[in-house]
Amino acid sequence: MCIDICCDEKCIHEDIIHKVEHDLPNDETLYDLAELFKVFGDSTRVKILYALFESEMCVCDIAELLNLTQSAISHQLRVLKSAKLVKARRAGKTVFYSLADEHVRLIINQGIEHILE
Amino acid sequence: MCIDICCDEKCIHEDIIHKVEHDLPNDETLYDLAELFKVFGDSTRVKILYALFESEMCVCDIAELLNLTQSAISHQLRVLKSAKLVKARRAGKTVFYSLADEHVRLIINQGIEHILE
DNA sequence: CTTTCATATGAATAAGTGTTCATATGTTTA
DNA sequence: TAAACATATGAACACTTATTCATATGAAAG
Repeated sequence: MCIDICCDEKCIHEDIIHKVEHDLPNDETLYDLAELFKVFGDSTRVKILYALFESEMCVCDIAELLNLTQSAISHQLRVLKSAKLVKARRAGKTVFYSLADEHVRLIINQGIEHILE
Repeated sequence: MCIDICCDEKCIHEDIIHKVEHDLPNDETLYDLAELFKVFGDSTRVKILYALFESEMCVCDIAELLNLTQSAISHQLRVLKSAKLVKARRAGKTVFYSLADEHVRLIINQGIEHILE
């Protein structure tokens, strides 16, 4: 019942191979998924998201809070915005950023749960 | 009621600053969290995890399935194992890898949901 | 014990990324 | 209009990372 797809020994069933090939999302989706997680994969960006959990904030507030330059925060907010994790609202000279949706919180909480195991 | 922590204008309330500072996990946790998401932030690793959704697999099966070299897969499995996302089981010459727990599936599914919005 | 096979690993390279600095854009106020 | 301020952006740099190639390790079979 087993097939040999690579090694001498019979490793996994042919129907599993077909099932995986069928269920595997297309390359574009997988690429986008990795790109999304890449955005979460930087502690500065994670800190920014955590800060926005409480309230919307302007760029300089975040910079002050995290002890980083305004430029660094602005660059990272751009990345977060491109990934649709945060959204921006202009009020005069000031730009307020906030979480784009609740997925952000869910994903981060899942991550936290995994770490704390 | 507002304080000025950076700009001319009064941006956010002082109690929010205190709340954020209180709720923000410590630097080590935030670093670990970012490191975890970094692991998900590579399409090869995401593909490997997807394959393991169906069934445990040996290294050469995964390599064949994803059209990548055995070495590349082995290096990436090492990363996944360090992050405790997969576990290994030896059977003779063959090493079978499988998902370490269900968090993996949950995190990836949350990511997919965000993308498909 | 030697060969064979599956996997792991180290070094090298090419590509990607986060921060800083300098500066530009855009908005408000004098 | 000019000055002041918040934010955005481009270039440069140091640092990280994914893959490949060559080779080592570990296990089974002859």
